[in-house]
Amino acid sequence: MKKQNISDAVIRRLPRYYRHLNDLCAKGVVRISSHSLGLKMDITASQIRQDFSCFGEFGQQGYGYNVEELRAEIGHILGVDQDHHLIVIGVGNLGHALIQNFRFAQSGFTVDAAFDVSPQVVGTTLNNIPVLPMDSLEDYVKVHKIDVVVLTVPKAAVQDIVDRLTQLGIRGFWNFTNIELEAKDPEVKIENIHFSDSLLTLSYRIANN
Amino acid sequence: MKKQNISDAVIRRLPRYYRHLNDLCAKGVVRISSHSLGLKMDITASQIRQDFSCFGEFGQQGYGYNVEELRAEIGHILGVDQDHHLIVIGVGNLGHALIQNFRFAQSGFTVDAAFDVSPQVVGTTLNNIPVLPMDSLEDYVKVHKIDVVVLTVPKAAVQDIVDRLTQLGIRGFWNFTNIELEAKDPEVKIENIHFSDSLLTLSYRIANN
DNA sequence: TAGATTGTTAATCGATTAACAATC
DNA sequence: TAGATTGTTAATCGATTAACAATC
Repeated sequence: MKKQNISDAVIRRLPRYYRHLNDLCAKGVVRISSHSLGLKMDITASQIRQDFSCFGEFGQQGYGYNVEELRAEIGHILGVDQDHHLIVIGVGNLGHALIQNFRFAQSGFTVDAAFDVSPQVVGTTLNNIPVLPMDSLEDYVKVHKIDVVVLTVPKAAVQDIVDRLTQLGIRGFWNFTNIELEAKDPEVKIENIHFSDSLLTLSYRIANN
Repeated sequence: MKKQNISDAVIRRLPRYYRHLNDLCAKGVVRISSHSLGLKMDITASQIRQDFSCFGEFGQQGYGYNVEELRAEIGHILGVDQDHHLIVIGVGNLGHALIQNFRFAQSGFTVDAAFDVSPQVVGTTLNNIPVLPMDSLEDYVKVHKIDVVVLTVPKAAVQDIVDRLTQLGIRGFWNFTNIELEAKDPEVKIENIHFSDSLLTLSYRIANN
């Protein structure tokens, strides 16, 4: 293993490997070669071996990879075994949908709480998650160890929230608003779900052949 | 203009350009150089000029780009002026959230209808969009010109829906389920929103410095 | 053992950046 | 005119693919 710099492209492929390996596990497949995994995922065997070799030696010559083992390794690299904790800010339709439907636990996350300004939802629970008032956000973050904050608030509110929480030591944001957040500190990681960028990409593709 | 092959990387940047140009328009900025746009977007001026030059000559030496004009050009390339029509399949929490909150019109899309199996929602309207029974989906698609189908159904149902709609001529799918859809026909474009891939990428980044 | 398949090095390909003549 | 900035060609950089010795 040569611990090189891991490129963004490689990182983006890891969750996809993990997803396919989960599939294979569920199907009871015991071993797989880079060649057949490549066929399934529509990438070259070379790339698969290169990608894995960034992190270690997970295979065996003449055999391939043990699916269960490889799945565990990649899960470990992604941190799914780390019991990360997160909170959701903004319990509108989207925040609601995430809390109700998204399988956070599958990615190793526990949802500790949700926050909102509306008196109508504050005090209720969603999927056993308490909805707390926005006022109490900073105090809450001071006493609980929170790894990631999910941003499902109106976009006007979001940069200010990020600035304040960054100062309190939050290092991960999952942003669903349609703006480009700024994180001064390079330690702070922001991952965006830009619905409109995605739809516009599709729009381009159907418009141009 | 040299009409070369447009790489995936370029296409992915277009919506981001469009977003920033909308910002600039809203702020009343009249002209911008590749250099200052680059500063704002944190990419090189070279890349910006290269990207735009794939599609035409939108600037003027010594001046830069007219913001309003460039915005219109890129909007046109993305197809936002094409009045695309879409339907939403699956009106659970997420489908509901999209119909209620997402500004489809901003990307040039009109939502014509939603479909669901549940008698509880069929017959209602959401944001003036009628919710129709799944049974009527194929008949509906045969008589209405639909460009994109939004997939917010449980993942067990989704590949079958895609296969059937592909046969009826649908060429664009916006997939929110956590599976890798297969489109035999290369004309069929599938754009995925993989929440869990995104969250796992964030997980990796906070776990590894 | 022979066949299969790895991990890794080298070759290729493509994308990003730099440079600069053209020109507003 | 002089300064600024484009569009484009050339140079660089990085990512993907191919090849192959090592070995299970």
